[in-house]
Amino acid sequence: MAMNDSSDPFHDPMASDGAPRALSARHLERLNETQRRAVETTDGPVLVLAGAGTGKTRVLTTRLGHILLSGKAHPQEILAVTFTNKAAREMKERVADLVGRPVEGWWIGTFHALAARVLRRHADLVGLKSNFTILDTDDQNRLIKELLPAQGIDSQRWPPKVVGGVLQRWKDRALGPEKVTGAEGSDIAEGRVVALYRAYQERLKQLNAADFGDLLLHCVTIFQAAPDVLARYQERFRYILVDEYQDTNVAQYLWLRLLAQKHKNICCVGDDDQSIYSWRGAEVGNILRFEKDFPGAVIIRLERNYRSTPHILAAASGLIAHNQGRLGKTLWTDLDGGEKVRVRGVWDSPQEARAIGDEMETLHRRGDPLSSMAVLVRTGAQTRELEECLITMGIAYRVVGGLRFYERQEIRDVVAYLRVIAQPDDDLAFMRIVNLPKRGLGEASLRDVHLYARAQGISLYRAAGRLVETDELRPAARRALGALIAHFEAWRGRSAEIKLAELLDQVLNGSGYLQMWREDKALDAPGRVENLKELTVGIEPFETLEMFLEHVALVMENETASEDDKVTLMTLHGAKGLEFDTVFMPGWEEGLFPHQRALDETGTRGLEEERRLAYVGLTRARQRAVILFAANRRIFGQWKSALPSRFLEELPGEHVERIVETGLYGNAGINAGSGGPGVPVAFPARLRAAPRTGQEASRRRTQGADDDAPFGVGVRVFHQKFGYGRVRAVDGDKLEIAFDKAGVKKVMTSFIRPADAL
DNA sequence: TGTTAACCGATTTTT
DNA sequence: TCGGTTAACA
Repeated sequence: MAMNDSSDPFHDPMASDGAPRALSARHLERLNETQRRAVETTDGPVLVLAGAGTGKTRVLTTRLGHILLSGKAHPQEILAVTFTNKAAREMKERVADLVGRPVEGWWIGTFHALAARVLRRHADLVGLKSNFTILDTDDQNRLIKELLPAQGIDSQRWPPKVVGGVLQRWKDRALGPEKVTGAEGSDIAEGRVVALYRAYQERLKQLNAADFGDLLLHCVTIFQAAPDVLARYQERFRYILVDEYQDTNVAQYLWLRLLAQKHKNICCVGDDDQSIYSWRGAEVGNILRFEKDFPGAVIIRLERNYRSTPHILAAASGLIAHNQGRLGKTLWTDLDGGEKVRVRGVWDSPQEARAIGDEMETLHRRGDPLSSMAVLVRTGAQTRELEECLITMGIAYRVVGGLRFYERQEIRDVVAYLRVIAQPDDDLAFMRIVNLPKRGLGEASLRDVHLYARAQGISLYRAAGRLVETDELRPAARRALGALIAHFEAWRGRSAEIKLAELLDQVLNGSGYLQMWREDKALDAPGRVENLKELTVGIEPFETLEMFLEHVALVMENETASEDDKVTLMTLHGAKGLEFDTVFMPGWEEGLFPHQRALDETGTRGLEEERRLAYVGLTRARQRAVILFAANRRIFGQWKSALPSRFLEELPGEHVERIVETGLYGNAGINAGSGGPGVPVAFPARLRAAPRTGQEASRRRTQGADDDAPFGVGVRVFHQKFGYGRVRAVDGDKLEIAFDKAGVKKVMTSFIRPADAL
């Protein structure tokens, strides 16, 4: 994953490889006719419209293998680009498998990783050194926060996050500060953002740093300003493959188009119906315009679906047909049978969670593994109620998404130490840890360092190094800062000789950082110590500090889920590219899905993107899709009533089974479906929920006699999610616990540990 | 300089 | 309702 070719960019290690051999017939036989055409149409521009579940990845990897093994190009002449590290890894593995040799050093990777690789080689052309630091969003916002006052921008009205977002969007569109027109920035912070953008880019240069957007933007700038450099890359990449083309932003599009200009053998795979990231700069227009951009392009539609039952496909197709301006394609399958898509209306959100839990339990008892089921929600907040329900029911689950490993505070802190070792001029990293753990370096001493650095035009680290030689600082501060600098010098001196894990160990212990967390009595401190230990394991495989830092910067992903049998809870966005036997989709209500903000902010465009999101959700299901909506839901602590989602009406009735709880609001707003016991009742203009009492806990499965209750009343216990608490009552394998923070809950014993066992 | 109290805002997320 | 962030305080 880290960049691992230090060789000359145009040296071709595979050139002396043996004679090309044809891709084995076996691989081609496994493709259907259309797929095979997508693989074998190697020359000229090709757009593969790959519907959900139509074997897109297989086509991509087989195509790459085919180009290679038919002798059309050497590995170093093929560029294969993905969006996520996960997709890149998958492609590398499958290609390696196909061609029977490792693919290290090949140009297969994410846009950002590959762009970084190019940029490191020509960094000087945009005023950077090749060892520049890659900043993430958090660094970016800290930097902007520092710069706001100088531009006279009120950080209350224009929070760094918001301003950072604006800058990022500009970069997505390949607009440097010089290209942003006055009109564009005029409505933000009284038109002062453009000046801030300029200052920000200037500061990045000083820091020898690039943010994510810069990786692409700088490349495009280089390609446009240095035709000779561009020409070499154009010459080199005879074949270009792009995954998830509908998600590309303008900068990525330009990057690709420039590179493809010479040979024009570019194959983009994507699905306009699965474009769900416009809010982060993706331009569906890129895929819609492909034929115009690349005259003579061949368009191949992969429509045969190998994933879902006919009812699911028909429901999804019927829904997405309500969108305008599609390239158009119709999924089909030759499987038969299967269940209709089920739509179920319930009174309130706890009942919705309960209905999901009940069905999971039924399926599980019938033999379906929990890992074959997923709940896909529109917003992250929806998982809370589900989690509470699943915990009381004793159904193991995992929430995908949320804070990632490298985003954790303690990991970022330690990485900051490593960054200062690798690049002493990294002021952001230096500031982060200069007084962490507390070394008595307060505002006053640091201001002195800042002033000195600015006066001398040097970095904070160097300024600190010089200042400790003088007596300008308070003796205590001087001593502390001197000790820190001495540590860094020692670590840096050793960093090339010792193993990375050992270096990390020395940093953790020598800095006092690990000790700080060990002594911390906070509830989560032990977990942080644990994470730091994990980091020492994670760092091991890397050869150099630089390679590790590149990995940290570009591979922000969560570790892959464990093998445990658990149901998956995630957002619809997070589910793209995945599949499950059974998919539950709660919260199909107006305002939540489609989300009100999407409607308010981007109107019809927003609505269509929400509809695509629904389409993505439905097409994740192999066997069974269950959609739910609740008449009442607690939003920000307040009970609110809602109408069923308009998407429900758009699902073709003959493929859907509707079950609406009696006495709800009848079938107002939704078609009377087949077989549902719903009774039409006038829908009250305003439904105030009277939250129901006590019914949820009453129905119990009777368990075999398990009398080894280690948790008596009054025992102090710990729960993974709810924290510490005290047992109030015992009921078989369920405990009623008064949690210190989370209140009184009923929880299965299996989720509980004695408090002192930690 | 560190801790608490009030305050605000609250889709979606990768790199 | 909750959590993150800032302002006020000891």
